[in-house]
Amino acid sequence: MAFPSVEDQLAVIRRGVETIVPEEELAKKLAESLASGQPLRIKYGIDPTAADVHLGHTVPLRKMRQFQDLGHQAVIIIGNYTAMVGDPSGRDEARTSKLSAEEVEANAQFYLSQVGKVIDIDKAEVHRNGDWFGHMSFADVLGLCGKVTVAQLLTRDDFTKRMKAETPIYLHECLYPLMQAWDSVEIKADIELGGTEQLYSFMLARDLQKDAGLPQQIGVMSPILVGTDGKKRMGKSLGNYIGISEAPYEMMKKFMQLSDDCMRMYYELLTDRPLAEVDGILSGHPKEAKVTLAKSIITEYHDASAAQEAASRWQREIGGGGLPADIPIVEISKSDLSDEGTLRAANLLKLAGLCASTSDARRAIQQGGAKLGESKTVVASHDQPIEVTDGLLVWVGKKRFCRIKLVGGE
RNA sequence: GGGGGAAUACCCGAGUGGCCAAAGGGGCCAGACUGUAAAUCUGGUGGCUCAGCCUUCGCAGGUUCGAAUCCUGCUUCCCCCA
Repeated sequence: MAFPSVEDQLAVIRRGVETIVPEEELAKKLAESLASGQPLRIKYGIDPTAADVHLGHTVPLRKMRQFQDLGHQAVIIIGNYTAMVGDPSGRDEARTSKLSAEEVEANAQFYLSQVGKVIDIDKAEVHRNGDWFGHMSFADVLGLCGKVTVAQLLTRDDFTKRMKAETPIYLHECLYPLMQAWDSVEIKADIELGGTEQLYSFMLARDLQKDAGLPQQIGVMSPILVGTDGKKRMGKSLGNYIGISEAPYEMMKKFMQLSDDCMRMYYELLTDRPLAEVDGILSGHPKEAKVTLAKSIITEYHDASAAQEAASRWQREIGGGGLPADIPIVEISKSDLSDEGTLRAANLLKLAGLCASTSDARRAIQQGGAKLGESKTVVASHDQPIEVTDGLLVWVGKKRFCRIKLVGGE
């Protein structure tokens, strides 16, 4: 197939990319590929340690998609062997949980199905690094270990920090970057995609490739996507992520909580909108800009009508102060009520499951967070008797609410 | 193998005999403010029949009128030397 010109390709590749190392070699590689008609091999490795793919993962995946659209070959590495080690990048401590081979494979399958929402999986090569690591002898491993010095390994920031903090570093963790780098040798990567924290492994891959007499890969590194808290990197463990398999409305709610400052980054990294257009959107009302952002990303993982529906629902229920559409029904037995059909306010909140304990409920009430009915009448006192009727609406704060259903006889 | 140190609430972490349901920070929850965003400010953050009572500071015992704090044993973890 015909490739676009090197300049056009570079323009696409550079968007939303923080660092390309070595930058000057990229144009050269692209030119060679253009001349020979040989697509470049683009590597992206994922560890199937957890099942959910979130927007943070899609940043390099989208870049992968762009490479595919430019006519290059996507190569996905499923790190079923590296998963057993755990990536020490950006971690303060070793991963303790060990996954079984079955869990890893199940995760891998689910991963691939989600990855397929971003890249054209039918045109991608998929490898499991167990295919080669599983057949290595101890001598092979020793040979690999002989390529790197301990001092080099320890220059990694993650390890340095842990040394200082006097937290343990296990030997097998040191092998992680080595394994990742060896993957590049095995699949003859021309370009590797990942976050900026991958620099060390990417460079190590170049060393190993050179050693093996192969052309050296180029690292194309994306910035770290911040999570919905607007501060820390998006990650499952931090609970600040938006998963690409989440329901449209759930995504919508999370997007709308995003700090305004993050919008430009999200637009740049997670959408294909031209940056000039993005500037235009951002100069308008921030709320509108956020709705547009949310809709455009939700459309990608669901569809336009689902996105529109999520947006209008958000406006109706949250933006407009209307009643939520899916109020959970909580059953309360009539036998829990007093003879007058009442319940002390604190007990009602606890029985309805809105508060963890009556103490918790007391606090909520004391702070004016407990409300009743569609008019949201504030509950004044924790021992105030509440007449519990069928269909009574109970709120704690803005996010916890339910409708009571009375069940049972006397 | 030898020596040293640590274990406190969701997390980090102060607390060395009573004033400790336990400082401070983070997180989380609620209120105010807003665009029911973020930021900020205020309050809260073991349980209960709540001016009181009960249970909690790795686990099990012990000393004491009284223990997170002292003693004994156990478990787990870290560091250093070899």
